[in-house]
Amino acid sequence: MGTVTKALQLLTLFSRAQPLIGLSDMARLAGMNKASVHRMLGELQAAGFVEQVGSGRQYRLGPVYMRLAALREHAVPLRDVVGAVLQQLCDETQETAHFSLLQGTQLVATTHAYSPHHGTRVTMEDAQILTLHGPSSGLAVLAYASPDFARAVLEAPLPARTKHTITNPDELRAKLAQVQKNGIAESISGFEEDVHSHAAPIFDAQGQPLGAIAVAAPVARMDDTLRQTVRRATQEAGLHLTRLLGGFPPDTYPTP
Amino acid sequence: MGTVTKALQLLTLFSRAQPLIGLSDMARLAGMNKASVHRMLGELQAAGFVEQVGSGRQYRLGPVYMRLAALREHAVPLRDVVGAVLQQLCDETQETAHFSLLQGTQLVATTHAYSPHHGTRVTMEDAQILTLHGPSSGLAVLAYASPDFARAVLEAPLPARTKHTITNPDELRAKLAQVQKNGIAESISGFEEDVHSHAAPIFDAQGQPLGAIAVAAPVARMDDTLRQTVRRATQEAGLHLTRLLGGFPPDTYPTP
DNA sequence: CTGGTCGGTTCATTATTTGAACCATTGGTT
DNA sequence: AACCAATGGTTCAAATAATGAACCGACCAG
Repeated sequence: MGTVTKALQLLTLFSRAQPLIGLSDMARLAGMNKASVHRMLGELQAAGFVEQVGSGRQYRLGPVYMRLAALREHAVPLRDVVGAVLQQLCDETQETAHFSLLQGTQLVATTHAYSPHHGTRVTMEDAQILTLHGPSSGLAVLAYASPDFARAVLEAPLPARTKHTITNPDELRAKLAQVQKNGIAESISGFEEDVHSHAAPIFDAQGQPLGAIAVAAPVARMDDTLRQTVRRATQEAGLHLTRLLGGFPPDTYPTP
Repeated sequence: MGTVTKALQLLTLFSRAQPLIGLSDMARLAGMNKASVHRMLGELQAAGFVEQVGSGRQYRLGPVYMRLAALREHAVPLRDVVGAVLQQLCDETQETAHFSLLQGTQLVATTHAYSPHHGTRVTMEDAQILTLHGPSSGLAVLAYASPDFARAVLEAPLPARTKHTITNPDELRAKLAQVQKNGIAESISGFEEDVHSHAAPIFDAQGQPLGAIAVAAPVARMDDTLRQTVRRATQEAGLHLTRLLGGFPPDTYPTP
């Protein structure tokens, strides 16, 4: 392993739970010699990738990330990142994948990817509006939204888009508990007739859901094999996208 | 120079104007051997700090910065604190307020607030780079930086951004003495044509300047009344922000 | 005062980095 | 088509930087 890789590895040791790390701790965590870690931290510090806090002499992430993150965002706008993840998810499952953003108490489906593999597929309108209680994307967001927000949504009228839409608040709460347990939401014809969809929430830098990534298939095509593939791939894609956007799942989110 | 430093130096070559850089270009820009640059980019890429774009095989900044910037922000929530102070300063003066951080021998404008009061206003790019000798923010920082640092900056070439930029070191020293006397820096078209700005330094826990807070107005709108308001409000905001960030002004800093 | 931390330093040994020269491709010019 | 000058990428002996056990002084708890 090259020296540069080892030095960069040190940066990945920082986390929300551990934003400050001391020299000895870091050497232990990285499985490296203290002297090496010290020299590397010195170089990282000189470049602004890490800085030392006054008391305790511990290290934390430095100021360069503001600038580099802004440049990254300029070079690769969100849309592209989301698009790439959707494309891969779509290739993997060979069904329609889409991403939606929370806006108020609705979701807006901003991006989608179609698979050319089947003649029939679920299609999406541009900027399609999704409710929070019908489609799997909505359930995924609702399950991880703040309790206040979720209560407000459940107390408002819950229109039935199809005859399978769950409109009973208690029934919905049970469904959400199930989502929280699995980390993934499932909806069979809850929003569109004949659509069977799975969705994973996407989290922001505060651990709050900002939207969802979903795979939607025709009900007729959903069997056990496809269901397993979709569930795994969707959850993985959700975690991946969350990380790419600089967010992180809350502690309550189950690990796949 | 250590290998890690050299590798990190590569990352600073990316900019808004040059978000994609090829291998040979980068070797030239960094003044390093192509083979070395290639190996380093390989390591940076494996760690996600850099990635290769499909066609042309050029490199650009990778996806890790979103995450690291979010962690940095969590550890040091500058943005929130700064944003609130800027908003107030902006409301008070009804002109564009911005905050910039010292990084090396440059300032990076990280945050800004616009006033909706006037149809014309000074606008800022995200992560805009400011020199230390042109804009008022730079003068404010330079006036309170360590003598060694200030000398190094004044001895380096001083590019003129406008025909009003002060590039004579002696003239600059006189200007800095004036800043030290008033505790606030003023620049008329020194960095951008038609921009009249005032800035106050922000100090860290060691009493060293870490950045500046500034108000920028169109030259045409600056009259005596506005000037008085801006000077008072900017200096107050600077002291306030310094305190909020846990720093303190040095003994030489004049009390308003 | 003792023993266990901590951050930081030293220096002979060791392993990695370095760079000139080398491919294989590509794209423009004659 | 031949040529040239780029490009990204690779090779390997020589040069250089990284390594890590042992060490320091400071701090803290018992």
